[in-house]
Amino acid sequence: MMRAVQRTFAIFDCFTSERTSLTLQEIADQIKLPKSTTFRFVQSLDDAGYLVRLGDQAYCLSFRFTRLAGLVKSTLDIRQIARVTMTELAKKANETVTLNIVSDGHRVCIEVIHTPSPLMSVTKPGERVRMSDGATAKTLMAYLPKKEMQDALTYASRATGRKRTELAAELTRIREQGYAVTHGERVLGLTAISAPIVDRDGGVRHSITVTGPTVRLEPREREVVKLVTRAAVNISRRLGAEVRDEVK
Amino acid sequence: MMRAVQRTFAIFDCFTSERTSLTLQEIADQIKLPKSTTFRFVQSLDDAGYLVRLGDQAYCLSFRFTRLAGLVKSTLDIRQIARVTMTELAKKANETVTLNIVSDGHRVCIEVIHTPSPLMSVTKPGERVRMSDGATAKTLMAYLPKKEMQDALTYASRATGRKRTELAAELTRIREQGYAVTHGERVLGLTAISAPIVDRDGGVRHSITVTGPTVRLEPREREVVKLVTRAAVNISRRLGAEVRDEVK
DNA sequence: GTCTCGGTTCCGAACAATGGAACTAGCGGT
DNA sequence: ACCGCTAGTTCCATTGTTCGGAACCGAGAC
Repeated sequence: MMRAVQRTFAIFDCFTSERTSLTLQEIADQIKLPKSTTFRFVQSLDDAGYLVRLGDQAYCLSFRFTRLAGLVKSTLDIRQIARVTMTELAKKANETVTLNIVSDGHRVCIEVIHTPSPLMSVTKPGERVRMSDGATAKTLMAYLPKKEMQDALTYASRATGRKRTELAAELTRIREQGYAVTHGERVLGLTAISAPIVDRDGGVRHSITVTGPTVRLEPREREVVKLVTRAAVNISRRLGAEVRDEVK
Repeated sequence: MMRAVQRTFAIFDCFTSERTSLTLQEIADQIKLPKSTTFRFVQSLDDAGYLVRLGDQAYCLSFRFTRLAGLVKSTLDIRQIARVTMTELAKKANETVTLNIVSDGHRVCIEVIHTPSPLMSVTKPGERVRMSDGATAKTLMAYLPKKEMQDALTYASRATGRKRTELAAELTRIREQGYAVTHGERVLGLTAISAPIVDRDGGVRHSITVTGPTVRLEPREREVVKLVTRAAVNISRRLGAEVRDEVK
């Protein structure tokens, strides 16, 4: 990624719902660049009319963004947005990738990218699976609203015969680490690595999952987790979610 | 203005209400850069999640813009947006700068920047002036909706005793050239140079004007016209108007 | 008066960005 | 099956854009 472009966007990202106007100094501190460098960028953004100077004391985003927002294809749905990222992920992971949603108390797959192989996980879009086990289901469950999560826990506990508290703890752990991994939990010999996709409103309604034979995936677990979480962040960003980078 | 930033925004500007998705080639053609260079930019914008790839065939703007649009201070009004640009213009032109609006059949000034001088044009915000003569009034008139323009013409014709057709021709000329200049039309010895500010919806409801003694402004007319029109474009952009650059 | 805190300008060095050319992949015509 | 076309992607040596430390302003507070 080009440095100048990256920096430009880093500046955009300084603005949040809490801080809709910032001084040069604040921006410089936030993006951790010298004032002179930041100044040149901010000046350029200002010249281009993407920023507005208020008095002499602050910059804020201009209505140019409102205009651009109006040009976003309103027909864009998550499947279109996710498809290319999923394809790339499938290639890198060399395994099947699915995009999932919770619908009517079930986990349903709305998109699949298969990576041909003599031994691979096979699914087809539309497939409904019970919400009790598997990394995908658990990821979706982990971010459910309070009440619905209780229902899901009750159901999962009954279906699997495991303690509610134990399941709940597992979900907490998933939220903390930002992904879920299961080995042979739903299908013998199958490993699934799943990460949540954040929506514009901050809610989670989708998850992206890599599924493949445990024999192949277990040794690469750490690597594939990185790929999946990164893909999830990519898609989330495109959906308009506010996702902070951990490291620069 | 930094080149990379400028190019980034040139890419954003390729998207219009008619063309909400574009191929790499189309973008390259539009911004007149080699494909390889364009590719690197588009790739960066894509990585950053500001663009979405549809299939393999097109890019479009992502919902990140929707999010950023939500962070635009909704309280931003044109006076705040225009103030800094006006101050700069006042400095460069070394004359009084006003921001004007049409209200209730009159031209009213909603903001002034004075540049102190022993001889200068003096106005105060809120001042209401009849809509018959002067560059500011004519600029505002020139972009009035059909019906209102007819009323304004009738009024101006009566007030000045000039032919309607003649006045109408003058307004047409103003629209063609994008600015208006008058020498001593409303006030003896006063020259005014005015340009329209375009709103997000493409309508014109404001004009920005430089006013000063004819003796000082007449010799600099060409130069000041440039300054005023440029300032008008700047403000229009910040308001979210779609303004095309004539030359790169 | 000076100190501080914002923004702005300067300038030589460094390396990010450049773009022409070559390569790949997919498609349609013959 | 082959060829040509189009659109996207990678490569690499060269260069000029960008970098950032330091110095400078200008306004307000003390």
